[in-house]
Amino acid sequence: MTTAAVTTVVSFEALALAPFERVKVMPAYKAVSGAVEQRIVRGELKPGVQLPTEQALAQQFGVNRSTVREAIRQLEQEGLVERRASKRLHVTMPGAYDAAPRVARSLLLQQITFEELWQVALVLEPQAARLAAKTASSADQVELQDSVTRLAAHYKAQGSILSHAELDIEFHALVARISGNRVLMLAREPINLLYRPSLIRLQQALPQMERRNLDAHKRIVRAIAAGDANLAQEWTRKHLIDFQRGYALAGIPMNTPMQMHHLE
Amino acid sequence: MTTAAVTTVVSFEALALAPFERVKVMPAYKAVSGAVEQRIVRGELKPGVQLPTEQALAQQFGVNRSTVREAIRQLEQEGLVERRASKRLHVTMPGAYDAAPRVARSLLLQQITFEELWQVALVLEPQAARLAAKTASSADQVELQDSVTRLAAHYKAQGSILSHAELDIEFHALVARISGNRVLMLAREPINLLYRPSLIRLQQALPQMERRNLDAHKRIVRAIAAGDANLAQEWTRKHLIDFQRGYALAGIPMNTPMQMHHLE
DNA sequence: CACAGTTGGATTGTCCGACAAAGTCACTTG
DNA sequence: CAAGTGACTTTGTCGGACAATCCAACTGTG
Repeated sequence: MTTAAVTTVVSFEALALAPFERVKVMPAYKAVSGAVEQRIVRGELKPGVQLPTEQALAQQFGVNRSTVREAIRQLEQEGLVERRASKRLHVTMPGAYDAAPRVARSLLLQQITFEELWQVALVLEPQAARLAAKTASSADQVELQDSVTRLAAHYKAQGSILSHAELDIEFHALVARISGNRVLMLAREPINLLYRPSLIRLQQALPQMERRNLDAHKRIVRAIAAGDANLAQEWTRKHLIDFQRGYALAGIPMNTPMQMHHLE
Repeated sequence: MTTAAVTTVVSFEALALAPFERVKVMPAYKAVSGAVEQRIVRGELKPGVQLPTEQALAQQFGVNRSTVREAIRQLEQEGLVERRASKRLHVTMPGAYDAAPRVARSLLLQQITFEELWQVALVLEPQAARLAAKTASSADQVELQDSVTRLAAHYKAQGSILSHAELDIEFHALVARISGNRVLMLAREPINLLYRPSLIRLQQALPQMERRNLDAHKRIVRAIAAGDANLAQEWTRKHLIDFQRGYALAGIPMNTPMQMHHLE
């Protein structure tokens, strides 16, 4: 007996090769949230359907309700489930945009500069315009025309509630939506969120920019209406480069970290 | 007394104008997570520092430990805090990339097509190359050269472990990193995650593509090394268009929804 | 019979107390 | 001084409890 035991021990130590990796033990709450997540992601739980009650989930998973609640908090935060009016849990398709604020915050925490933001917008927005020119329906064209009209109205009567910057941003978001490319929409959303404060600041420093912006928007809309992808792309690009020039004119440096108060 | 009360009631009903909106009462767990989030976002809690224990937090906020735990789950999911080895909570700067998987999943749930993905990559990757050409240090150039060398080695000896696709993706990620533009890196990350399966599939269908890819990478590296931004951009663009052509050649449709198993 | 009001059960948000497992830290011992 | 030990702390999980709210069925009334 003893001999056998010793033998085992010795051979084990002699091996010394298989350095067992730390067995990964997941906390129960993570196991639960993971399990539900799986079911949602692979489509077994379709958006809109109600989840069982906390009690029921606790029973099914064989854990305590507190544990289930912690799991639910995670899923909630991920946008996979939400509490509707009824308080009951419903499965939801994580809205395309609800990751954007977190991405934007992450970017701010990393002290990104406006220049970095602009360099990405410089290629995304023209591509959006290009695609929009190919796919815009007549209803889309009306919407675009409306947007430009609102901007023109604002230009004439300075008293509007929405700032010029808001309308500008709205316009570009509209173009992106019309492009129909959801990857593009999602990619530009955090930029959308962060652009505004800089735009407002610039507009205040350079009021004369409004006229140029209005012109650019008009041309872009015309190009899209004509289905001229190249032209729409090119005008949007010029529009953005103009923006950079404005920054230089106003003497605002593009390569200093953006401030945190840009959020909220 | 009674009269006064009645008067009040009457005038209140007469008003009928101020339809008090439903008072928004936040659940305690959300209030707690929000409070901690604020402190982190505005820099009062710097990355790396330990948070108080759950007990202490519960006392400070005047809520139960269970409530604190639910709040912690949210913060954890958001990447604002994490449990280090010690099990204690530490503040972390939400890693640039840990939002990417969620974005990628959201895109898949929306049944995006590969075409949409490609249309965005078509402008982001060339821009990354352009910026990289302007900023690449000599160390960066060595890394790029290494990457190409590995790809060439794989081309000669088919037996490598990493697939051609992996190396391709790694290369583009490297270019993006060298560009130094964090917005760009973040914007392309979800695309990065989703690209791989398609790339592998295409590579299996068209083995002859490896040679063309290798050539393209070589040219891109050369352009970056020469600091020729336009050239680097243009070759990257061609590289991507070539990819599209490959898709057509292989007879794989670009505009059908991507499959869910692309994740994990 | 239709319909508004009531009532009782179900469900969530929160609290309290408890305990095992695992980590921490100071103290002891060779 | 290093290794080992043991008490203390902290987390993960459990069980139970209760007020507030929601839901659904029931009931009385016209």
